[in-house]
Amino acid sequence: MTQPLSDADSLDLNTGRKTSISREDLLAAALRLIGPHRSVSSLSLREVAREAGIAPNSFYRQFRDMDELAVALIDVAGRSLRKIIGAARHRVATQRGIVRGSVETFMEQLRADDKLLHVLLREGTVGSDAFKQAVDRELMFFEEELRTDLVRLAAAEGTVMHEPALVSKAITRLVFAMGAMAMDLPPERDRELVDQISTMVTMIITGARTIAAKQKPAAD
Amino acid sequence: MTQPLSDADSLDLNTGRKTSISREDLLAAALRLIGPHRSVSSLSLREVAREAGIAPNSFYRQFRDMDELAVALIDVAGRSLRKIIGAARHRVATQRGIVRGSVETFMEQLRADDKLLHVLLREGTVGSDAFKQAVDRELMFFEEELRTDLVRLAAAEGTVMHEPALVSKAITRLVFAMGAMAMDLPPERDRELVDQISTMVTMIITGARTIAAKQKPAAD
DNA sequence: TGTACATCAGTGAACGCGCGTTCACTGATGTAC
DNA sequence: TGTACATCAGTGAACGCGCGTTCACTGATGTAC
Repeated sequence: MTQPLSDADSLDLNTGRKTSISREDLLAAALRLIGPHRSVSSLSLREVAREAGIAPNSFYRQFRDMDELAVALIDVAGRSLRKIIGAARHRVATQRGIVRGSVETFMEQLRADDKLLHVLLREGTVGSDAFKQAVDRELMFFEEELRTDLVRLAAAEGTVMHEPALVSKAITRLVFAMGAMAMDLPPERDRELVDQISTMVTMIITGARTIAAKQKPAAD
Repeated sequence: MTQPLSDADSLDLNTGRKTSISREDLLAAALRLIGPHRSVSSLSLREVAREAGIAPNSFYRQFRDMDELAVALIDVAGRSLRKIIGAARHRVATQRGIVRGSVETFMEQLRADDKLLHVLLREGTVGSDAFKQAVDRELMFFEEELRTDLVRLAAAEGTVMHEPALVSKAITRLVFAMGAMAMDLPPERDRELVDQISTMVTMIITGARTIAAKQKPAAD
Protein backbone atom coordinates (compact mmCIF):
# COMPACT_ATOMS: atom_id res chain seq x y z
CA MET A 1 0.00 0.00 0.00
CA THR A 2 2.74 2.48 0.85
CA GLN A 3 5.25 1.12 -1.67
CA PRO A 4 6.03 3.38 -4.62
CA LEU A 5 3.65 2.55 -7.42
CA SER A 6 4.89 1.24 -10.74
CA ASP A 7 3.68 2.89 -13.92
CA ALA A 8 1.31 -0.01 -14.45
CA ASP A 9 -0.25 0.73 -11.06
CA SER A 10 -0.47 4.47 -11.29
CA LEU A 11 -1.60 4.76 -14.90
CA ASP A 12 -4.83 3.75 -16.53
CA LEU A 13 -3.56 1.69 -19.44
CA ASN A 14 -6.42 2.65 -21.74
CA THR A 15 -6.03 6.39 -21.66
CA GLY A 16 -2.65 7.00 -20.05
CA ARG A 17 -4.51 9.21 -17.58
CA LYS A 18 -3.22 9.12 -14.04
CA THR A 19 -5.56 7.00 -11.96
CA SER A 20 -7.72 8.93 -9.57
CA ILE A 21 -9.32 7.90 -6.35
CA SER A 22 -12.70 6.21 -6.70
CA ARG A 23 -15.64 5.63 -4.38
CA GLU A 24 -14.64 1.97 -4.34
CA ASP A 25 -11.15 2.87 -3.10
CA LEU A 26 -12.67 4.74 -0.17
CA LEU A 27 -15.11 1.93 0.63
CA ALA A 28 -12.20 -0.54 0.57
CA ALA A 29 -10.15 1.71 2.86
CA ALA A 30 -13.05 1.91 5.33
CA LEU A 31 -13.46 -1.88 5.29
CA ARG A 32 -9.75 -2.29 5.98
CA LEU A 33 -10.10 -0.15 9.10
CA ILE A 34 -13.10 -2.05 10.48
CA GLY A 35 -12.17 -4.61 13.09
CA PRO A 36 -13.50 -6.25 16.22
CA HIS A 37 -13.34 -2.91 18.02
CA ARG A 38 -14.03 -0.50 15.20
CA SER A 39 -17.44 0.11 13.70
CA VAL A 40 -18.00 2.21 10.60
CA SER A 41 -19.63 4.91 12.65
CA SER A 42 -16.52 5.24 14.79
CA LEU A 43 -14.28 5.96 11.81
CA SER A 44 -13.33 9.55 11.10
CA LEU A 45 -13.24 11.10 7.67
CA ARG A 46 -9.55 11.84 8.08
CA GLU A 47 -8.80 8.27 9.06
CA VAL A 48 -10.43 6.86 5.94
CA ALA A 49 -8.70 9.45 3.74
CA ARG A 50 -5.36 8.59 5.35
CA GLU A 51 -5.90 4.88 4.77
CA ALA A 52 -6.86 5.55 1.14
CA GLY A 53 -3.76 7.70 0.67
CA ILE A 54 -5.51 10.95 -0.23
CA ALA A 55 -5.79 14.39 1.33
CA PRO A 56 -8.71 14.73 3.77
CA ASN A 57 -10.50 17.26 1.59
CA SER A 58 -10.34 14.99 -1.45
CA PHE A 59 -12.86 12.81 0.36
CA TYR A 60 -15.57 15.32 -0.54
CA ARG A 61 -15.17 14.60 -4.26
CA GLN A 62 -16.72 11.18 -3.63
CA PHE A 63 -19.05 11.50 -0.65
CA ARG A 64 -20.87 14.32 1.08
CA ASP A 65 -19.81 12.98 4.48
CA MET A 66 -19.06 9.76 6.38
CA ASP A 67 -22.74 8.97 6.70
CA GLU A 68 -23.07 8.77 2.94
CA LEU A 69 -20.06 6.45 2.75
CA ALA A 70 -21.55 4.28 5.48
CA VAL A 71 -24.85 3.94 3.64
CA ALA A 72 -22.99 3.02 0.45
CA LEU A 73 -21.06 0.41 2.41
CA ILE A 74 -24.24 -1.08 3.84
CA ASP A 75 -25.63 -1.27 0.32
CA VAL A 76 -22.60 -3.18 -0.94
CA ALA A 77 -22.66 -5.48 2.10
CA GLY A 78 -26.36 -6.22 1.65
CA ARG A 79 -26.00 -7.06 -2.02
CA SER A 80 -23.04 -9.29 -1.31
CA LEU A 81 -24.87 -11.13 1.44
CA ARG A 82 -27.95 -11.74 -0.67
CA LYS A 83 -25.84 -13.08 -3.51
CA ILE A 84 -24.09 -15.52 -1.21
CA ILE A 85 -27.21 -16.75 0.51
CA GLY A 86 -28.96 -16.93 -2.85
CA ALA A 87 -26.25 -19.30 -4.05
CA ALA A 88 -26.53 -21.37 -0.88
CA ARG A 89 -30.27 -21.89 -1.18
CA HIS A 90 -29.99 -23.18 -4.72
CA ARG A 91 -28.08 -26.17 -3.45
CA VAL A 92 -30.28 -29.22 -3.32
CA ALA A 93 -30.19 -30.86 0.08
CA THR A 94 -32.27 -32.48 2.78
CA GLN A 95 -34.22 -30.11 4.99
CA ARG A 96 -31.79 -30.44 7.86
CA GLY A 97 -29.04 -29.91 5.34
CA ILE A 98 -30.61 -26.69 4.12
CA VAL A 99 -30.63 -25.15 7.57
CA ARG A 100 -27.15 -26.25 8.51
CA GLY A 101 -25.74 -25.48 5.07
CA SER A 102 -27.12 -21.95 5.13
CA VAL A 103 -25.87 -21.31 8.65
CA GLU A 104 -22.43 -22.59 7.65
CA THR A 105 -22.40 -20.31 4.63
CA PHE A 106 -23.38 -17.38 6.81
CA MET A 107 -20.59 -18.17 9.27
CA GLU A 108 -18.00 -18.53 6.51
CA GLN A 109 -19.00 -15.16 5.15
CA LEU A 110 -18.69 -13.72 8.65
CA ARG A 111 -15.07 -14.85 8.77
CA ALA A 112 -14.30 -13.77 5.20
CA ASP A 113 -11.57 -11.23 4.62
CA ASP A 114 -13.83 -8.62 3.10
CA LYS A 115 -15.56 -8.00 6.43
CA LEU A 116 -18.70 -6.97 4.56
CA LEU A 117 -20.99 -8.81 6.92
CA HIS A 118 -19.46 -7.01 9.89
CA VAL A 119 -21.02 -3.82 8.63
CA LEU A 120 -24.54 -5.23 8.76
CA LEU A 121 -24.01 -6.89 12.14
CA ARG A 122 -22.46 -3.98 13.99
CA GLU A 123 -24.14 -0.89 12.67
CA GLY A 124 -27.75 -1.87 13.14
CA THR A 125 -27.99 -0.41 16.61
CA VAL A 126 -25.88 2.75 16.39
CA GLY A 127 -25.45 5.63 14.02
CA SER A 128 -27.76 8.06 12.32
CA ASP A 129 -31.30 7.35 11.22
CA ALA A 130 -30.35 7.02 7.55
CA PHE A 131 -27.78 4.58 8.71
CA LYS A 132 -30.07 2.34 10.72
CA GLN A 133 -32.73 2.45 8.03
CA ALA A 134 -30.20 1.25 5.46
CA VAL A 135 -29.28 -1.74 7.64
CA ASP A 136 -32.93 -2.47 8.32
CA ARG A 137 -33.74 -2.41 4.62
CA GLU A 138 -31.11 -5.05 3.95
CA LEU A 139 -32.43 -7.24 6.76
CA MET A 140 -35.91 -6.93 5.30
CA PHE A 141 -34.69 -8.06 1.87
CA PHE A 142 -33.14 -11.00 3.62
CA GLU A 143 -36.33 -11.79 5.53
CA GLU A 144 -38.41 -11.66 2.37
CA GLU A 145 -36.20 -14.11 0.50
CA LEU A 146 -36.17 -16.44 3.47
CA ARG A 147 -39.96 -16.25 3.73
CA THR A 148 -40.30 -17.30 0.08
CA ASP A 149 -38.04 -20.26 0.71
CA LEU A 150 -39.96 -21.32 3.79
CA VAL A 151 -43.30 -21.28 1.99
CA ARG A 152 -41.83 -23.21 -0.93
CA LEU A 153 -40.25 -25.71 1.43
CA ALA A 154 -43.50 -26.31 3.28
CA ALA A 155 -45.46 -26.62 0.02
CA ALA A 156 -42.98 -29.16 -1.34
CA GLU A 157 -43.68 -31.31 1.67
CA GLY A 158 -47.42 -30.81 1.46
CA THR A 159 -47.55 -29.04 4.83
CA VAL A 160 -48.44 -25.55 5.98
CA MET A 161 -46.32 -23.19 8.05
CA HIS A 162 -47.70 -20.91 10.72
CA GLU A 163 -47.08 -17.24 9.90
CA PRO A 164 -44.08 -17.66 7.60
CA ALA A 165 -43.31 -13.91 7.66
CA LEU A 166 -42.90 -14.03 11.42
CA VAL A 167 -40.85 -17.22 11.27
CA SER A 168 -38.59 -15.58 8.73
CA LYS A 169 -38.20 -12.48 10.87
CA ALA A 170 -37.43 -14.49 14.00
CA ILE A 171 -34.79 -16.55 12.19
CA THR A 172 -33.20 -13.48 10.58
CA ARG A 173 -32.97 -11.47 13.78
CA LEU A 174 -31.77 -14.42 15.80
CA VAL A 175 -29.09 -15.40 13.29
CA PHE A 176 -27.84 -11.83 13.04
CA ALA A 177 -27.79 -11.46 16.82
CA MET A 178 -25.86 -14.70 17.22
CA GLY A 179 -23.56 -13.65 14.39
CA ALA A 180 -22.77 -10.38 16.12
CA MET A 181 -21.87 -12.42 19.19
CA ALA A 182 -19.73 -14.81 17.15
CA MET A 183 -17.62 -11.99 15.75
CA ASP A 184 -16.10 -11.44 19.18
CA LEU A 185 -15.36 -15.11 19.76
CA PRO A 186 -12.33 -16.98 18.42
CA PRO A 187 -12.98 -18.92 15.16
CA GLU A 188 -12.31 -22.17 17.02
CA ARG A 189 -15.80 -21.88 18.43
CA ASP A 190 -17.44 -21.51 15.03
CA ARG A 191 -18.38 -25.20 14.83
CA GLU A 192 -20.07 -25.02 18.20
CA LEU A 193 -21.92 -21.88 17.17
CA VAL A 194 -23.03 -23.37 13.87
CA ASP A 195 -24.47 -26.27 15.86
CA GLN A 196 -26.24 -23.95 18.26
CA ILE A 197 -27.64 -21.65 15.61
CA SER A 198 -28.79 -24.54 13.43
CA THR A 199 -30.62 -26.09 16.37
CA MET A 200 -32.22 -22.77 17.22
CA VAL A 201 -33.44 -22.27 13.65
CA THR A 202 -34.75 -25.82 13.54
CA MET A 203 -36.64 -25.20 16.78
CA ILE A 204 -38.35 -22.17 15.30
CA ILE A 205 -39.33 -23.98 12.10
CA THR A 206 -40.49 -27.07 14.00
CA GLY A 207 -42.49 -24.91 16.38
CA ALA A 208 -44.18 -23.06 13.54
CA ARG A 209 -45.13 -26.36 11.89
CA THR A 210 -46.45 -27.87 15.10
CA ILE A 211 -48.62 -24.82 15.74
CA ALA A 212 -49.94 -24.90 12.18
CA ALA A 213 -50.69 -28.61 12.45
CA LYS A 214 -52.58 -28.12 15.72
CA GLN A 215 -54.61 -25.17 14.43
CA LYS A 216 -55.68 -26.91 11.23
CA PRO A 217 -55.40 -30.59 12.04
CA ALA A 218 -57.10 -31.89 8.87
CA ALA A 219 -57.11 -29.56 5.89
CA ASP A 220 -57.06 -26.03 4.55
CA MET B 1 -31.82 21.44 37.23
CA THR B 2 -30.40 24.89 36.56
CA GLN B 3 -32.55 26.69 39.11
CA PRO B 4 -30.70 28.10 42.13
CA LEU B 5 -30.68 25.50 44.84
CA SER B 6 -32.40 26.08 48.16
CA ASP B 7 -30.54 25.36 51.37
CA ALA B 8 -32.50 22.14 51.74
CA ASP B 9 -31.24 21.05 48.34
CA SER B 10 -27.64 22.05 48.70
CA LEU B 11 -27.09 20.96 52.28
CA ASP B 12 -27.00 17.51 53.74
CA LEU B 13 -29.44 17.87 56.65
CA ASN B 14 -27.58 15.40 58.85
CA THR B 15 -24.20 17.04 58.86
CA GLY B 16 -24.74 20.48 57.38
CA ARG B 17 -22.02 19.59 54.90
CA LYS B 18 -22.47 20.91 51.40
CA THR B 19 -23.62 18.06 49.21
CA SER B 20 -21.03 16.76 46.82
CA ILE B 21 -21.41 15.01 43.54
CA SER B 22 -21.84 11.24 43.74
CA ARG B 23 -21.33 8.36 41.34
CA GLU B 24 -25.09 8.07 41.19
CA ASP B 25 -25.41 11.69 40.07
CA LEU B 26 -23.07 11.01 37.18
CA LEU B 27 -24.86 7.79 36.21
CA ALA B 28 -28.16 9.66 36.27
CA ALA B 29 -26.70 12.44 34.11
CA ALA B 30 -25.46 9.88 31.58
CA LEU B 31 -28.88 8.21 31.46
CA ARG B 32 -30.51 11.58 30.85
CA LEU B 33 -28.30 12.07 27.79
CA ILE B 34 -29.03 8.67 26.28
CA GLY B 35 -31.69 8.77 23.62
CA PRO B 36 -32.71 7.09 20.38
CA HIS B 37 -29.57 8.42 18.72
CA ARG B 38 -27.14 8.49 21.60
CA SER B 39 -25.45 5.44 23.04
CA VAL B 40 -23.36 5.52 26.20
CA SER B 41 -20.21 4.98 24.20
CA SER B 42 -20.91 8.10 22.14
CA LEU B 43 -21.08 10.33 25.21
CA SER B 44 -18.04 12.43 26.08
CA LEU B 45 -16.70 12.92 29.56
CA ARG B 46 -17.26 16.66 29.28
CA GLU B 47 -20.85 16.16 28.17
CA VAL B 48 -21.67 14.06 31.20
CA ALA B 49 -19.90 16.48 33.54
CA ARG B 50 -21.80 19.38 31.97
CA GLU B 51 -25.13 17.56 32.40
CA ALA B 52 -24.26 16.78 36.02
CA GLY B 53 -23.30 20.41 36.66
CA ILE B 54 -19.69 19.85 37.64
CA ALA B 55 -16.33 20.81 36.18
CA PRO B 56 -14.94 18.26 33.70
CA ASN B 57 -12.01 17.36 35.89
CA SER B 58 -14.27 16.62 38.87
CA PHE B 59 -15.40 13.58 36.92
CA TYR B 60 -12.15 11.85 37.85
CA ARG B 61 -13.05 11.88 41.54
CA GLN B 62 -15.73 9.25 40.76
CA PHE B 63 -14.56 7.27 37.73
CA ARG B 64 -11.24 6.60 36.07
CA ASP B 65 -12.79 7.24 32.63
CA MET B 66 -16.01 6.94 30.65
CA ASP B 67 -15.52 3.20 30.20
CA GLU B 68 -15.67 2.71 33.94
CA LEU B 69 -18.87 4.74 34.11
CA ALA B 70 -20.36 2.68 31.28
CA VAL B 71 -19.60 -0.60 33.03
CA ALA B 72 -21.17 0.72 36.24
CA LEU B 73 -24.23 1.72 34.22
CA ILE B 74 -24.51 -1.73 32.68
CA ASP B 75 -24.31 -3.24 36.15
CA VAL B 76 -27.16 -1.08 37.40
CA ALA B 77 -29.22 -1.81 34.29
CA GLY B 78 -28.70 -5.55 34.59
CA ARG B 79 -29.68 -5.65 38.25
CA SER B 80 -32.78 -3.60 37.53
CA LEU B 81 -33.80 -5.84 34.66
CA ARG B 82 -33.38 -9.04 36.66
CA LYS B 83 -35.45 -7.60 39.49
CA ILE B 84 -38.28 -6.70 37.15
CA ILE B 85 -38.32 -9.99 35.29
CA GLY B 86 -37.99 -11.82 38.59
CA ALA B 87 -41.17 -10.12 39.77
CA ALA B 88 -42.95 -10.96 36.51
CA ARG B 89 -42.20 -14.66 36.67
CA HIS B 90 -43.58 -14.97 40.16
CA ARG B 91 -47.00 -14.15 38.83
CA VAL B 92 -49.10 -17.26 38.50
CA ALA B 93 -50.60 -17.59 35.03
CA THR B 94 -51.33 -19.98 32.20
CA GLN B 95 -48.36 -20.92 30.05
CA ARG B 96 -49.40 -18.64 27.23
CA GLY B 97 -49.95 -15.99 29.86
CA ILE B 98 -46.44 -16.41 31.18
CA VAL B 99 -44.87 -15.75 27.80
CA ARG B 100 -47.07 -12.81 26.93
CA GLY B 101 -46.92 -11.38 30.42
CA SER B 102 -43.14 -11.46 30.47
CA VAL B 103 -42.84 -9.94 27.01
CA GLU B 104 -45.25 -7.18 28.04
CA THR B 105 -43.20 -6.50 31.17
CA PHE B 106 -40.05 -6.34 29.08
CA MET B 107 -41.67 -3.89 26.67
CA GLU B 108 -42.96 -1.70 29.49
CA GLN B 109 -39.49 -1.55 30.95
CA LEU B 110 -38.15 -0.63 27.51
CA ARG B 111 -40.43 2.40 27.47
CA ALA B 112 -39.78 3.35 31.09
CA ASP B 113 -38.35 6.76 31.86
CA ASP B 114 -35.18 5.45 33.41
CA LYS B 115 -33.90 4.17 30.05
CA LEU B 116 -31.91 1.50 31.87
CA LEU B 117 -32.80 -1.20 29.38
CA HIS B 118 -31.55 0.98 26.54
CA VAL B 119 -28.04 0.55 27.87
CA LEU B 120 -28.17 -3.23 27.57
CA LEU B 121 -29.83 -3.18 24.16
CA ARG B 122 -27.57 -0.65 22.47
CA GLU B 123 -24.13 -1.24 23.86
CA GLY B 124 -23.79 -4.95 23.25
CA THR B 125 -22.24 -4.55 19.82
CA VAL B 126 -19.99 -1.51 20.22
CA GLY B 127 -17.51 -0.20 22.73
CA SER B 128 -14.50 -1.62 24.48
CA ASP B 129 -14.02 -5.23 25.44
CA ALA B 130 -14.73 -4.59 29.11
CA PHE B 131 -17.89 -2.95 27.93
CA LYS B 132 -19.13 -5.80 25.77
CA GLN B 133 -18.20 -8.37 28.38
CA ALA B 134 -20.24 -6.50 30.98
CA VAL B 135 -23.31 -6.56 28.72
CA ASP B 136 -22.75 -10.22 27.90
CA ARG B 137 -22.52 -11.10 31.58
CA GLU B 138 -25.92 -9.53 32.21
CA LEU B 139 -27.45 -11.42 29.28
CA MET B 140 -26.03 -14.66 30.65
CA PHE B 141 -27.58 -14.01 34.07
CA PHE B 142 -30.83 -13.48 32.25
CA GLU B 143 -30.44 -16.67 30.22
CA GLU B 144 -29.69 -18.70 33.32
CA GLU B 145 -32.79 -17.51 35.16
CA LEU B 146 -34.92 -18.18 32.10
CA ARG B 147 -33.46 -21.66 31.73
CA THR B 148 -34.42 -22.48 35.33
CA ASP B 149 -37.96 -21.33 34.65
CA LEU B 150 -38.22 -23.38 31.47
CA VAL B 151 -37.09 -26.57 33.19
CA ARG B 152 -39.48 -25.95 36.07
CA LEU B 153 -42.31 -25.24 33.65
CA ALA B 154 -41.71 -28.45 31.70
CA ALA B 155 -41.42 -30.51 34.89
CA ALA B 156 -44.69 -29.09 36.22
CA GLU B 157 -46.39 -30.38 33.10
CA GLY B 158 -44.63 -33.71 33.23
CA THR B 159 -42.86 -33.10 29.92
CA VAL B 160 -39.24 -32.70 28.86
CA MET B 161 -37.69 -29.82 26.97
CA HIS B 162 -35.00 -30.23 24.35
CA GLU B 163 -31.78 -28.45 25.34
CA PRO B 164 -33.25 -25.87 27.70
CA ALA B 165 -30.00 -23.88 27.82
CA LEU B 166 -30.16 -23.38 24.06
CA VAL B 167 -33.85 -22.53 24.15
CA SER B 168 -33.14 -19.96 26.81
CA LYS B 169 -30.29 -18.45 24.81
CA ALA B 170 -32.36 -18.29 21.62
CA ILE B 171 -35.24 -16.58 23.43
CA THR B 172 -32.95 -14.11 25.20
CA ARG B 173 -31.03 -13.08 22.10
CA LEU B 174 -34.17 -12.86 19.99
CA VAL B 175 -36.08 -10.79 22.53
CA PHE B 176 -33.16 -8.40 22.95
CA ALA B 177 -32.70 -8.08 19.20
CA MET B 178 -36.40 -7.34 18.72
CA GLY B 179 -36.27 -4.94 21.66
CA ALA B 180 -33.40 -3.03 20.08
CA MET B 181 -35.55 -2.75 16.96
CA ALA B 182 -38.57 -1.63 18.96
CA MET B 183 -36.66 1.26 20.52
CA ASP B 184 -36.59 3.02 17.16
CA LEU B 185 -40.26 2.48 16.46
CA PRO B 186 -43.08 4.65 17.82
CA PRO B 187 -44.77 3.27 20.97
CA GLU B 188 -48.02 2.87 18.99
CA ARG B 189 -46.53 -0.26 17.51
CA ASP B 190 -45.72 -1.82 20.87
CA ARG B 191 -48.86 -3.96 20.89
CA GLU B 192 -48.04 -5.34 17.50
CA LEU B 193 -44.48 -6.07 18.60
CA VAL B 194 -45.60 -7.75 21.81
CA ASP B 195 -47.79 -10.00 19.65
CA GLN B 196 -44.93 -10.79 17.31
CA ILE B 197 -42.37 -11.44 20.01
CA SER B 198 -44.77 -13.57 22.04
CA THR B 199 -45.52 -15.70 18.99
CA MET B 200 -41.82 -16.05 18.23
CA VAL B 201 -41.04 -17.17 21.77
CA THR B 202 -43.94 -19.61 21.71
CA MET B 203 -42.63 -21.05 18.45
CA ILE B 204 -39.24 -21.69 20.00
CA ILE B 205 -40.71 -23.36 23.09
CA THR B 206 -43.15 -25.42 21.03
CA GLY B 207 -40.37 -26.47 18.68
CA ALA B 208 -38.15 -27.57 21.55
CA ARG B 209 -40.98 -29.63 23.03
CA THR B 210 -41.85 -31.25 19.75
CA ILE B 211 -38.24 -32.23 19.16
CA ALA B 212 -37.95 -33.63 22.67
CA ALA B 213 -41.17 -35.58 22.24
CA LYS B 214 -39.97 -37.07 18.96
CA GLN B 215 -36.56 -37.98 20.29
CA LYS B 216 -37.87 -39.71 23.39
CA PRO B 217 -41.41 -40.72 22.49
CA ALA B 218 -42.09 -42.95 25.50
CA ALA B 219 -40.05 -42.32 28.61
CA ASP B 220 -36.96 -40.84 30.30
C1' DT C 1 -15.63 26.86 73.77
C1' DG C 2 -11.92 28.40 70.76
C1' DT C 3 -7.99 27.81 67.70
C1' DA C 4 -4.84 25.65 64.55
C1' DC C 5 -4.43 22.35 61.21
C1' DA C 6 -4.96 18.32 57.90
C1' DT C 7 -8.04 16.62 54.46
C1' DC C 8 -9.93 16.45 50.16
C1' DA C 9 -14.04 17.38 46.90
C1' DG C 10 -14.48 20.52 43.51
C1' DT C 11 -12.32 24.38 40.43
C1' DG C 12 -10.40 27.48 36.56
C1' DA C 13 -7.06 27.74 33.33
C1' DA C 14 -4.33 25.73 30.22
C1' DC C 15 -2.15 22.06 27.17
C1' DG C 16 -1.87 19.56 22.84
C1' DC C 17 -4.62 16.77 19.68
C1' DG C 18 -7.47 15.13 15.96
C1' DC C 19 -11.40 16.48 14.05
C1' DG C 20 -14.61 18.40 9.91
C1' DT C 21 -14.59 21.86 6.78
C1' DT C 22 -13.05 25.98 3.87
C1' DC C 23 -10.15 28.25 0.61
C1' DA C 24 -7.42 29.39 -3.22
C1' DC C 25 -4.19 26.66 -5.74
C1' DT C 26 -1.91 23.36 -9.22
C1' DG C 27 -1.15 20.69 -12.82
C1' DA C 28 -2.42 16.87 -15.80
C1' DT C 29 -6.15 15.82 -19.17
C1' DG C 30 -8.98 16.26 -23.15
C1' DT C 31 -10.75 19.42 -26.65
C1' DA C 32 -11.19 23.19 -30.19
C1' DC C 33 -9.00 25.14 -33.78
C1' DT D 1 0.85 17.99 -35.96
C1' DG D 2 0.99 22.00 -32.81
C1' DT D 3 -1.02 25.45 -29.75
C1' DA D 4 -4.23 27.67 -26.62
C1' DC D 5 -7.59 26.89 -23.40
C1' DA D 6 -11.35 24.96 -20.29
C1' DT D 7 -12.01 21.40 -16.98
C1' DC D 8 -11.69 19.44 -12.70
C1' DA D 9 -9.50 15.76 -9.47
C1' DG D 10 -6.49 16.29 -5.99
C1' DT D 11 -3.67 19.52 -2.70
C1' DG D 12 -1.50 22.25 1.31
C1' DA D 13 -2.50 25.36 4.63
C1' DA D 14 -5.40 27.13 7.74
C1' DC D 15 -9.69 27.79 10.72
C1' DG D 16 -12.24 27.06 14.96
C1' DC D 17 -14.00 23.40 17.96
C1' DG D 18 -14.68 20.01 21.55
C1' DC D 19 -12.15 16.71 23.42
C1' DG D 20 -9.32 14.19 27.52
C1' DT D 21 -6.16 15.27 30.78
C1' DT D 22 -2.90 18.01 33.88
C1' DC D 23 -1.85 21.40 37.25
C1' DA D 24 -1.79 24.23 41.19
C1' DC D 25 -5.52 26.24 43.71
C1' DT D 26 -9.50 27.11 47.14
C1' DG D 27 -12.31 26.77 50.65
C1' DA D 28 -15.51 24.13 53.48
C1' DT D 29 -15.30 20.14 56.72
C1' DG D 30 -13.93 17.47 60.60
C1' DT D 31 -10.42 16.73 64.13
C1' DA D 32 -6.79 17.45 67.72
C1' DC D 33 -5.68 20.02 71.45
